[in-house]
Amino acid sequence: MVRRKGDAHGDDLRVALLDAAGALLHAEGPQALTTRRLADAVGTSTQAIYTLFGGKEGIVRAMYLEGFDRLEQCLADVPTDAAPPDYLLGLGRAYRTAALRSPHYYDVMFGRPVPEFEPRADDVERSLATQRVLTGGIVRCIESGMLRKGADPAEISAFLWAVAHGLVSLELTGHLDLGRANGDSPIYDLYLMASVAAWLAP
Amino acid sequence: MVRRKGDAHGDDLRVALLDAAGALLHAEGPQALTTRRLADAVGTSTQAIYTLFGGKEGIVRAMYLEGFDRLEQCLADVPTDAAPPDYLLGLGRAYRTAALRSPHYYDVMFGRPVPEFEPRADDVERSLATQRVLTGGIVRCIESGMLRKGADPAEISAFLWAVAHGLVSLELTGHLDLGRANGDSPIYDLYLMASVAAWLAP
DNA sequence: TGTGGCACCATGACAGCGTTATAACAGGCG
DNA sequence: CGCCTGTTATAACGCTGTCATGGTGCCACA
Repeated sequence: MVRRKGDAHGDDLRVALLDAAGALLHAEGPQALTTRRLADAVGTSTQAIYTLFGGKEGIVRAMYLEGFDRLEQCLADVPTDAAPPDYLLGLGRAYRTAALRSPHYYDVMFGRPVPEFEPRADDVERSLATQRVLTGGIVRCIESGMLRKGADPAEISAFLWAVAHGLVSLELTGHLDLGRANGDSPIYDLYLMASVAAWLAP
Repeated sequence: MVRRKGDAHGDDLRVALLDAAGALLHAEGPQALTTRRLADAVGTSTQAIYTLFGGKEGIVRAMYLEGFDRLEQCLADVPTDAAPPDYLLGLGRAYRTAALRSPHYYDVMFGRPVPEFEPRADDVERSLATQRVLTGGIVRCIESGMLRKGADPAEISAFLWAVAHGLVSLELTGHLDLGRANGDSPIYDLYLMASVAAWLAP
């Protein structure tokens, strides 16, 4: 096809490809995310994927980074004026909600659904920024007296993240049933609170 | 090639293919696990994969099931004559050790490294049998008085599994550093014990 | 001991994949 | 207007999983 004046170029095409990739991943799973289908979806050729992203790997990397952007936004949207225990619960619920809402993005972030893409050190670095939101919440809980003074916020934060990740990950792969898949789950809440029991102020 | 008298058939070939698949996965990762390379590795043709396993998916399914066999064996090998806290710690450590020792098997069980294979309900059922070993350990801890009488063993067991899985999963994907990757990790042990704090007997 | 039938595997082909060399095109600049 | 640069369409390459075909060894049965 001949390139016409009104065709999408540069950033427009880049965004269109990313959107189409997300839609394809969400609608039909990783199997459907092929360079040809992606190019057809936005009316271009596979070559555009190479000039704009350097290959299929580049598109998935962009989705990986965007996934953390979205997750971080979800965590940041939790109202900070709640009492510390509720705020902590809110963060944990937001994590699960974000994962269940777009499981394929979660898969790209923590699974390896597209073998071509493997996160590099600088990609993983992006995830640490997201964790800092959680660490901030822990700091608040310590300052408010809910958690023990002298506890290490990073240590608790890493653990809480692993707990939420473990629960959600097993739930998504069908290895664990937390009940009420699309809403709040009492047992999930219970687990979240149990995971900080060891650091509760006496 | 003409089939000769000494060639591997049936079960022999089946085992050889499974071994080669494990070796290939371990040595070069999921990318290297192709039907042609697998067939070449054991000196047969790709057709054998279809008569014996029904396709590439079938081989990965067999590895999924064997992965749980191995994990269950590792958990069962933990000496049961230790004091309950140490026994629980032993189970958690065994889980991590098994995962770090053969991360690609772990990947097949809880990740989706080979898009062709997606565990079905009866595959997931196999994982529940493994969890029962852990539940048995929790029961012992309750009976011994370490954990609160009246606590639900299944509830604690599911949580403990999710904790171990979350920690190990994040560690394997590079999102979490637990230190001393190939040996015991003090922070991992701390997390394990913290995760049952809410159920400790008063 | 022969022999027919059958389960199994080697061969080769097919469609589809990611990737890339080539060439044509649009837009910016002199 | 005419060249130059960057981008894209086209077509091909080697690879993948899969399967139709056909030949082969093994087992049951006479």
